[in-house]
Amino acid sequence: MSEILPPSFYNRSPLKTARALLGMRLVREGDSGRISGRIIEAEAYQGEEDLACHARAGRTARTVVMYGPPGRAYIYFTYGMHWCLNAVTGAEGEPAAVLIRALQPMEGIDLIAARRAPQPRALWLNGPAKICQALDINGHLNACDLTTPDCGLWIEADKPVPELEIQTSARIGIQNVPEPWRSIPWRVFTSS
DNA sequence: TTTACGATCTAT
DNA sequence: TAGATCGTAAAT
Repeated sequence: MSEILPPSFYNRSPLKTARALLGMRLVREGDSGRISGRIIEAEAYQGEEDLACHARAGRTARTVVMYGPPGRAYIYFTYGMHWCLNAVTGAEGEPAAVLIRALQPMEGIDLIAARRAPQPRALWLNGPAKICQALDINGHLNACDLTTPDCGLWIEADKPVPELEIQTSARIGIQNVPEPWRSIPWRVFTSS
């Protein structure tokens, strides 16, 4: 049994948190059973100045969770059909979060396969909305605490990805965002 | 009240 | 390369 990452893990910049989250294990436990996967891709979103961040609109009903304490889930609905999961980072009052973009399947393979059918294994968890579909994550988990097992969603310590194995790029899906935000290398991922 | 569009995914 | 599909935020 691994340890659940504590609030202090998230109480730093989203970029540092995103790097540290690579290799950690996202766990979902519910009526259907336990599903988990190793985080292999994430993106940092930081502050009202970051024009790719939802907090660019300021504190609203949607973004209020990002202004809250670190270690909570910020889950938003987009494109009329998809949910995406973030971990809130930084001190309370500072809007920042890490988008969980891809996992390597670890536990609950049968359940993942059923929910992601008929896609091949390589396409099961390689996108933020795919993760939420496979792990049954949606709006009712918004603002839940990822540092306790209470709501059935948390992140456990596992083997960190060495710095040398971390790759970076611009964030995905923000084509209409002005520079420098469009190109800033706040996406981190690993191929190992 | 209306409009435009989005931190996406899938099939074509 | 386009269609699905609707909440959010800004414009009217």
